[in-house]
Amino acid sequence: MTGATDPLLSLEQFMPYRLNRAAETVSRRFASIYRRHSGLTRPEWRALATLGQYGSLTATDIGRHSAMHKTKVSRAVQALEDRRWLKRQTDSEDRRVEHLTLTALGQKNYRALARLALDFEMRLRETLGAELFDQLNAGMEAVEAAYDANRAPDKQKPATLRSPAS
Amino acid sequence: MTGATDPLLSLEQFMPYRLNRAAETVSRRFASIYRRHSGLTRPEWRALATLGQYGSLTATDIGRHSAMHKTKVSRAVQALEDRRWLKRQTDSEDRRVEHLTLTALGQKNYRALARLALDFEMRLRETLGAELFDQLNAGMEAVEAAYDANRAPDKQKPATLRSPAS
DNA sequence: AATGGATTGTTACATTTGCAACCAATATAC
DNA sequence: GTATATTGGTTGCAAATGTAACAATCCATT
Repeated sequence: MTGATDPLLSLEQFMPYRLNRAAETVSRRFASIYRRHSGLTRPEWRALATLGQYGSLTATDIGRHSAMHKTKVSRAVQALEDRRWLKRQTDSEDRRVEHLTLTALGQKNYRALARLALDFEMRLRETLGAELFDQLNAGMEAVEAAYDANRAPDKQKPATLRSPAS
Repeated sequence: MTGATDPLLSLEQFMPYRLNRAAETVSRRFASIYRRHSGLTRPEWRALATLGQYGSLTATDIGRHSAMHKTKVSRAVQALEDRRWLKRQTDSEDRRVEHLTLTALGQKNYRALARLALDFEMRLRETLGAELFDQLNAGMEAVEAAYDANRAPDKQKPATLRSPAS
């Protein structure tokens, strides 16, 4: 009994698999840095970083921008609010939407964490070497571009995109 | 109140973030293919693919190889066994270890799914263009090489590597 | 203004996941 | 040989996540 047929597929070479592994590794490692420093979870860090970058956004904006589901965003925002790192401000014209902004405290922490992030990235770039780092970036740019075609710029109409069953 | 300080960090350019987004997108898309076709979950697919490639492995092997937590592996293996896609065979020398192999049925399904995978990859390569695709691959290769210390999340001896306090 | 349809954000529930405790078997120390 | 540590694998429980339902608000058509 050989047990093994021809290994039709080499998992190590398979793009989705590699992407996942690389992403997990890098992301986990970075997460452990800011978690130690601030205790933030990943969704919370993302929300913070998005807000820090854009100044004022609604929860939906954050979700769309960072590709997080709205419940995740909702909870992350809640957590950041509990820390007094952000404040909500109901829109005066449309009382459904809340504009989110970092408080002074939030900004202070954002700056510290952003520094950690840049630091991390710099070290990563050094480790990989500029050339490979840039190739990686170019590749991912392409992936995003390729699949972004199907993500409508402002609205997602799943109708045609999603699998019909389930 | 302006609300926005200088956006110290551009999330879209930030490597961990991009990696995650790219991986999620690609992986989700591929998952929807084999899920529709077979109903496998992601851990199950990974276990199957690993076994299909290597013929006979223990649960620990699968875990180490695919960077999955051992409970995840355990459950995935259980599920595949329930489908009669794999069988366990207790080692005669060490009765703790179980050697896992695909049944004929499992192999048949593996082949079908491997074809889907190769198909997917081929289309991806076409979409990105060979050059970018290869650059992406080279980049990820480098990431893996750089962080290889992080291989088996289960086996890690944290002492020197991990953060000292929680 | 009134009904129906979107849209924003939250909450309830089910599923998935990871950590820790656990059993069984082996290896090591005494 | 007996005690202790280690290892392969499973299970219980708690935390994280996604789906679906929801309340509140706005918009469109009538």
